[in-house]
Amino acid sequence: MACWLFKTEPDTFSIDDLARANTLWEGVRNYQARNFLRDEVKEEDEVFIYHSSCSRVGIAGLARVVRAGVPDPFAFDPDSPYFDPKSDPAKPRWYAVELTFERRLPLLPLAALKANPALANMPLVKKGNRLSVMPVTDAERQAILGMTGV
DNA sequence: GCCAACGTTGGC
DNA sequence: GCCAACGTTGGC
Repeated sequence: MACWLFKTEPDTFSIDDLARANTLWEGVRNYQARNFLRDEVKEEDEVFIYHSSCSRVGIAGLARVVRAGVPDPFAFDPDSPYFDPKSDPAKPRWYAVELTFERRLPLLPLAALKANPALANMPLVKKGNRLSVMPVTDAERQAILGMTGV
């Protein structure tokens, strides 16, 4: 079972929103992230939810994948801001996964994540990185959970 | 709101 | 295939 980190802007969609209902993690429009969603993120995988572009940036909770490799329906909807006319339903360009809420974590601020040497290789803590779906190694997962005191 | 870093687009 | 211009991301 693998582990991932997904970024989200909490003003748009937060861990609290996820706690209310499962969600299809749609709208990812970056090829590196797409490749993970299409090929590597599997059912039962664990996902750290990270809040970006807000007053308290950091890891806010845990989710679990309940459905993997779903063609992103928003890409086919002309009324969606995520519409992509170049995504063909017969050969979808963009993919999503469905998540269910697992639990909140005491917010782990980005500054603390950056200060932990065990996490130094994560794209998350690298300057200028914009990857919104990234793998988390077992060691990184343990380090993150260790920081929560859990 | 600012700005640096990055990915994508499009002209050539 | 190059690269400048542009739009977006995301921390601060």
